[in-house]
Parts: sequence; structure tokens; C-alpha cells
Amino acid sequence: MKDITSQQNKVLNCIQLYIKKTGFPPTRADICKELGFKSPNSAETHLRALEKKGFISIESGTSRGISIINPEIESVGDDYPIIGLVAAGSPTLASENVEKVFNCPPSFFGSDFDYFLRVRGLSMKDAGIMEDDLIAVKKTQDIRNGDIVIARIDDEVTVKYFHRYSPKIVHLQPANEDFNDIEVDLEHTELFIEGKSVGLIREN
Amino acid sequence: MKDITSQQNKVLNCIQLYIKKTGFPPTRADICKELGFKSPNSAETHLRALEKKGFISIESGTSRGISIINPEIESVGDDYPIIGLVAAGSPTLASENVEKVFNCPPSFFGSDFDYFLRVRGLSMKDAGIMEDDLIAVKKTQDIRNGDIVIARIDDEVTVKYFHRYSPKIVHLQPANEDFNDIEVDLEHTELFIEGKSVGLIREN
DNA sequence: CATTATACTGTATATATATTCAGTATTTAT
DNA sequence: ATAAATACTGAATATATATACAGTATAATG
Repeated sequence: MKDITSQQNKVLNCIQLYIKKTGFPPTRADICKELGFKSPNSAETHLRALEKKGFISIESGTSRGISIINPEIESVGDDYPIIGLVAAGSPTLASENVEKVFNCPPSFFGSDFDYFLRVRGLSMKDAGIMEDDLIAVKKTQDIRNGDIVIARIDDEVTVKYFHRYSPKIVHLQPANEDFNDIEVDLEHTELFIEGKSVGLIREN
Repeated sequence: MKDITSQQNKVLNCIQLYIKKTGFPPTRADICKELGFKSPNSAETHLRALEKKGFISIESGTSRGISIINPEIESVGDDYPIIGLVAAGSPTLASENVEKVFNCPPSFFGSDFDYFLRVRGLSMKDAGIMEDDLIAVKKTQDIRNGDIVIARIDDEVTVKYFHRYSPKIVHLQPANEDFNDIEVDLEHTELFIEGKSVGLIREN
């Protein structure tokens, strides 16, 4: 299997997610819509490259005739997107932010979950959350003090312990003595909780 | 869910088999070809009946826009034993040491692996390995310096960084300043490497 | 330095495909 | 008994879709 480029990888992920979502593969136009391309030929050339490299097969003259050639022996669960935690920008499920899709049984952790977040930085190292770890994120607003949350302040996304000290004051607490608490005054600053951590995976 | 007729069942099976074979749903014409119908409308009416009864959904105006509702996904991964790391005693795969079995795809981590080890203590906390974490252990003797190994000295089992300083001297290094290195002189002490860590799972 | 691969926009078109309409016939519910 | 559902054939058509062609630009390769 030859190397895949980052753009081709995005297209491949997009196809997998589209199939998961709809049950059938995307058209060229669908891929353009998902990834923001403006010409169907952008999708076409990527598809041809992916076909040439052996990642997909394309049935000629057939609408949605894309199938993913899966080297995995058996697909055991559902496909969950892995989303890169960038310093700025919300971890949306939009295809362009999806690093990869990861097959995992839905009931793998105690709770169900929605996506994986790729950890950047060591601000939670004393909680055993290291760089490049995958946090299983459940999208919920049901947060209790001490939960590890994925929080967004303006466009900054961060993983921290959640502590509500008063109705208006929330502390986002890192697990690393080199970092300071973030005090959020809800009257002046908008805080959005993307969800909370329900599990962690590390690939050595 | 209403009753399905024998012909409708044939159509439903046809769709499922077609998707399994090709990776994408059939067109009306494809169904006709498979089942010997001579008019695409034969397929169309059956599809509408199946939709009405809740077996499939049809995306309007979309080629091959058929998706099967509530498909019986059999999540059949492999069962891996979770072995408790007790202070004394080898982590054998004997049933009495198995805390639980955990269903997980074989190719979940980069490498294949043999069992999970339940972590006790915080001697590797700075490596992000916390109490109750599950370490995916691959049984191997192919160890390099810096690998996280599962080592046994006499009947003591421990998880540590592996460092060979000379042909006869191995250091087992914790990742916690409260713990000291274990220096093993292979001439006088027997050291058995159970395997190495290839991944980690944490259930919150 | 020429060539190939990547990464797109933009236009055009043959055809693959969904879907409607017009029939015929049998079976099942009300 | 009379609709309604089932089970088809056959023809027609608007459009969804694959795909070719013409460009532009940059990075990698030999």
C-alpha cells in the first residue's frame, strides 16, 4: 500500500463517514460539499489517486460506485472520527477536521460516546492524559464537578477538570503544576462545554 | 414493524446481499436484474412498500439512496482476558487470574496483542499510566531500550521502562520520582520479560 | 531542467437513475 | 362488494451523476 497524502486521507475519511451516516457512498458532488471543493473534478482526481493506490475501488459508469478496500479482517464495531485538537477552532465533526476514523465497539467504555479527540500538550499529564492520546468524548451538558471536560472559550478548545465554585464562576483546572487554573466568569465570558471524557486510548 | 411479504423479503435480501457484494446499494434496474423483474417499477413499488413498513429508508432524488434500517450488526471481535496485576505472582492466562474478558478488535492498536493487564499503583504515573488502567500486552522478547515492559523477578510482576546498560545489567525504571530504579544483575537474579505494552485503555 | 504527481477551478455532456403515468391481474381487508 | 394492497409489464422523462476536457499552480522526482 503506497503512501496516502493528507488531502487524499481526508477524502477517504469523508467517504467512510458518509457511508456510516447515510448507508451509501457519496457522489463527487457530495464529497465537494463535505470538504469545500468547488469543482467535481477535485473529488474525481482524488478518487482516481485513491484507486491507483489501492484504497478504494471505483465501478466505472456507476453512480456512487465507490467501495472501500478494507485490509481489516473484520469490522467489529462502529467507525468513530478522530478529531485533532487544534489550539484554535472548535472540534466539529466536519470532515475536514477528521484525522482518521477508528473502528471501535459502541459499548467499549462504560458510557457511549461520540468521537475521539487527539490530545495536544501536557496540561493534563497528572491525570494520565499524555500527548497523542485519544480521549473518548461524549457530547453532553450533564457535567459534575471533577469531570474532565472538553471546553471551548471563544475559539479556544481545551481539556480540563471542571469545577463550578458558584453559579457564575467556573474553574477549568489543569493537571500539571506548570499550568494555571482558568477562571471563567460566565457573566462576561462565553463557555461552551463540548462534552466530557468517558475513556482514553493510547496507541504505543 | 408490519409483516413483510415473501416477495418484499426477497427484495430486502437482495439489497443486503448487493451491498455486501459491492459496497453500495442497488438501483431499481439492479434489483430487476437480480430478481428477474422486467420493469424498474416492479422494484420501485416493492421499495416503497418496504419503506412504508419501516425496513428501509429511501433518499428522494438520490441514486442508490437506499439504506437498511436497523441492520443486525454482530459485533464479533476477539475476547481478550483482563489480568489483574497482583503484587506477587505471575500474570498467567489461567482462568483464575482472569478478572473479566474484554471484547476488542485484534487490530485495535498498531500492533497485535495478547491480553490486558489491570494496573495497580502509580509507579508509572509520569508515563500517563494510572491506577486501574488497562495495558495491552504483547507477549514478546523483542524489547528495545525505552520500551514499557511487563517484567517478572522471582514472583514479583511489575510494569517499568526497560533499559539495558550492559550485557549483564538491566534497569527497570519507574516513571514516578517517589520510586527508585530497580537494578537487575542478570548473573545473580532471574529476570523474565512477560511482554511489552503496545497500548492503553482507560474507562472513566 | 523536464517530468510527474498533487491540488485545485470551471464548463460541458452523455448516460445512469429515480420516478411518474398507464395498464393488467390477483389477493386481502372492511 | 368494494376498496386497498400486492405483484407485475411497459414507456416516458426530468435530473442526478460520472467523466472528459481545458486551464492554473505548486511540490516532488529523477
